[in-house]
Amino acid sequence: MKKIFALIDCNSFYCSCERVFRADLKTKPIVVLSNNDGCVIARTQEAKNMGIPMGVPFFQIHELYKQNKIEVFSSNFSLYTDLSQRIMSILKKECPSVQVYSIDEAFVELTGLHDPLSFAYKLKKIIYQKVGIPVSIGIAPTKVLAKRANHIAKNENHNQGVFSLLQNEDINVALKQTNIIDVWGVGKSLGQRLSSLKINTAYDFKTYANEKLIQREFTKVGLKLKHELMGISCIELLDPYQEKKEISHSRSFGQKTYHKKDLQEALANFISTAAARLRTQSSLCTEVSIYLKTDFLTLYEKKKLINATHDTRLLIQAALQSLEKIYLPQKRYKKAGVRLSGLHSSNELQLNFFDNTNLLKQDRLMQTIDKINHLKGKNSIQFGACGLNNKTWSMKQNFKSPCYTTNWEELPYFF
DNA sequence: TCTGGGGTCCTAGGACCC
DNA sequence: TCTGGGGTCCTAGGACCC
Repeated sequence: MKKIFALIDCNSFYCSCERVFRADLKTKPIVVLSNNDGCVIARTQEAKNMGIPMGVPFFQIHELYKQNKIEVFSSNFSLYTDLSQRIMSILKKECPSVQVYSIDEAFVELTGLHDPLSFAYKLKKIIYQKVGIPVSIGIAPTKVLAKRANHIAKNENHNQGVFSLLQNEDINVALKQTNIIDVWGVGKSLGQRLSSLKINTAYDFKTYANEKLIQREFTKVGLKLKHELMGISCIELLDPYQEKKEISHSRSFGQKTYHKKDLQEALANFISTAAARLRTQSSLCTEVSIYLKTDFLTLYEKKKLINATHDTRLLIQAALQSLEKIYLPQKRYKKAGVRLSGLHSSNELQLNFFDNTNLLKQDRLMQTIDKINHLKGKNSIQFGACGLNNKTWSMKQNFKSPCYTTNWEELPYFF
């Protein structure tokens, strides 16, 4: 049976989240800034129409903000994550198989469904009614084509946010109008190399490109893309519950710093966050990497652990030992990060550790910490190495909206 | 003065072994 | 003047995504 995929994608997701609790902003141009209020990472249609590009540094549009022509928000990920989860649970309830692809996108499989188009309209309506976020839906026989259909749904008003590319003629028309660089999976480098072979549209790639040549020049990645464009599905729905293979956490600092103590604190904080994520997927890790960045150089160190662990204390210890190795005084650091890799399931490895009586104790301590932080809010309890408040390195967030849905102190109330 | 963060997948090439 | 071949495993780094 021919497969049918749908891609559900939230429109200007972060901006739409800000609008849910601010009816006064319904038609106002909004932008949301990256961590540290560095650059624009989301824009409403109104802001796009004003010519504000994606990724532009905030200082370049500061004038518009001062003149009150745009509304500006720092990113508020607790809010976005919570609204995202509400949308995803609707999808899981309504559709047989769902792959959450990112915070604002999910693929669902609708193979065998009699009328996928009306189903999609219904889905869109439910999501808007229950969560207040507008979505666009693209329907097609492969994921790459569904991505394309979604783009058309979003950008051509008369489609009312839903578009299907199931008939061959429709697919060909759409692909002829699609620049090769706009195909999902074709980035800058691949795009340039394809253009140099006179493959300029998605249709060229689908129709004319010689398979042997594609395999040789662009490996199986390229070949898969071509097949997907031809309507042959070869990128399956992934298991949404699959465990992460590595976990990283990093931040640019609000203020650059020379001090080792700041770096120690930052790394301890990053490890705490990453380790908590490690434990939510019941994994242990065997490698801890850290890196530090100045304007001109990146310092990197990876440390292997003798025993796999999820104990924040051991991981902090490893990170701080690595810091001692690579820290250079007199340098001005702007960013640091950690990565936990070599992950294993904790069930898988614990058998090897029967002789380690400390393991149970560690486990209970970590569980208790996670529980307290879950109940009382993030960082309610943390290790001394993480330092106290007023961290000079912590990030700038000058325009943050309240955590309307995840913090009792910040619930919205209406007069 | 000010330009993010968190992932995955794939490949080339080195190390090592027989 | 000549210096094997085949295999596996691991890792760094590129490319891409949102």
